Amino acid sequence: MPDEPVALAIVPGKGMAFATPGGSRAVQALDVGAAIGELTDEQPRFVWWSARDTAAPLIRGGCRVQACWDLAAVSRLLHGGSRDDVGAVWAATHELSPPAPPRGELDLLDLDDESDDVAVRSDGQLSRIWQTGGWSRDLDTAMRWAELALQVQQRQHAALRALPDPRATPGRTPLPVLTAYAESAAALLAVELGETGLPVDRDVLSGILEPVIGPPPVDEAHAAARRRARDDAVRRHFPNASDVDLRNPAQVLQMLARFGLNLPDTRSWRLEPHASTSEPIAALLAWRKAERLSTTYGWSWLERHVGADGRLRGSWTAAEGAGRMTASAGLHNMPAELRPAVRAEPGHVLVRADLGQVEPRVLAVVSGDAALAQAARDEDMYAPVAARLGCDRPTAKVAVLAAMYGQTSGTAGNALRQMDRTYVQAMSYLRNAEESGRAGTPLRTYGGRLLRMQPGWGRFARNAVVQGAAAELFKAWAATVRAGLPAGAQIVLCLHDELLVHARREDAEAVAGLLSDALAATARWWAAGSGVRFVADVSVAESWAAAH
DNA sequence: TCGGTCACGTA
DNA sequence: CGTACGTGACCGAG
Repeated sequence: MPDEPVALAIVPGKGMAFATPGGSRAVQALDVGAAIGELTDEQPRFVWWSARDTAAPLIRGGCRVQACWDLAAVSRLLHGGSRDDVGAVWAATHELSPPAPPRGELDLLDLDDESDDVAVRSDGQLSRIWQTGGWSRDLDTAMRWAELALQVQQRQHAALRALPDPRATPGRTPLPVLTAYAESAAALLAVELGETGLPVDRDVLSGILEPVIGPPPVDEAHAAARRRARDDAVRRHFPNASDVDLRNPAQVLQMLARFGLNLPDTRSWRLEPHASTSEPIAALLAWRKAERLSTTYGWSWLERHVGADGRLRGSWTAAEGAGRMTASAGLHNMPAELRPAVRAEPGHVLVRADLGQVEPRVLAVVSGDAALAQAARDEDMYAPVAARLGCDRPTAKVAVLAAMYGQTSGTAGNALRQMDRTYVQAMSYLRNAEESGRAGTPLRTYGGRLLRMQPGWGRFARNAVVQGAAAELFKAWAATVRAGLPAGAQIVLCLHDELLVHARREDAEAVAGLLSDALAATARWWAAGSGVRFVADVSVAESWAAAH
């Protein structure tokens, strides 16, 4: 693995600057992507302030980055919170209070203390002129910028090494450093995913949408008329309902009451039980479904987010909340009924892999619970858990999930008490997390992510230590997959425990093998010494739906 | 124009 | 059983 860090700063149209522990240099180049490719056969680990700023020109230049260190991503890992602008990253590594968030325009007051040539102010904070692009004046200032990045990287590296390595069998490289590698790769992947997009077949998508929401409206009046017609089809089922606004829950509640149905709210799971016996309720539920499709995933959504090249693009973040990746443009909550429209391009296939029972397996690793780890050697870990608890498999599953998510109602009560006796270490790990959350004390995930807490966040904390660690494993897996993909293959979707790869048809088997092998390789270091097995279901198909 | 609430899709 | 997230429509305050 290329571990030698080389900080990189790119000045578009002029060239780029490199800083290494051994010294700095600058290279004049018009096309930075091509120039990077020519620099060296063996790529270093590139250090940059953030992939979002630095990697985009490389990606567009066709350069395939192998390894990186993303100062913004690692700063959030180390220090928590959401600030990852350059000024905040600098302040966090130097134990300074966070500067005012960057605004669009520089305020004259900010510049009191600054000149173009001074990167670090007398108060130790990073120059706001430099933060907002002043560093790119010429290749000399860019070189200084790369040197500052390298300094921050070295401080981050030291801070990560000072964190505990929680593995049963610690390795040569501490787990928090490995997490930093994976989080950096995920930040790069997030930029790449935003550029690449998810392949969608417009005709298939239209074929799914049209029977439910009608053809694309020609103008606003047309759209309004169709909306009214859809609404009337529901309202005529109910007494005195011709003026009811179906989009207003309060009015729907009243409408249902006049109809003789008194409910605390109008959520569909509450209406569902009445659908089989009541035509009006069934109509209302069908309306809801069509309305959701029409407003959130309808023609305007397609227009806004699907490009002329048939790619659905959103913006991706590498770590939100407990540390999961997020995506906009509906990429993470696309209804299952639309998935047949996610299709490989001609000559290509989609290779899908999803992790099985990942959260309970992760709990076994992070808590160091030997008994739960023993269960996690099984392909289906709920079966051995059920055997130990003396209950059936569905009860065991509910008990394990209730433990991880903080149950409130007593349905799993009996099995939970049994869990307390059987999986002492796992249960106390979760209880300790919940205690921290309730007290508002920050926590760290297994991989080292700082989770800041507000007093009262008990259930959030209980879940975050598992969900966050699972996200770390997932990103390490995704990074390994990304690094091993053949030319022409791309990760096109990350969905918490699922990876979707678009690949040439002739590479399908190789990519499927890669997805499995990468998981085994990742688990070997991530879960070292635990004995926990991680399993992935891998399939190859033309469409996302068919790969299930 | 803004934040809060309801509702609902995914994991 | 519960947590997380993003989206869109509505409400009421400003």
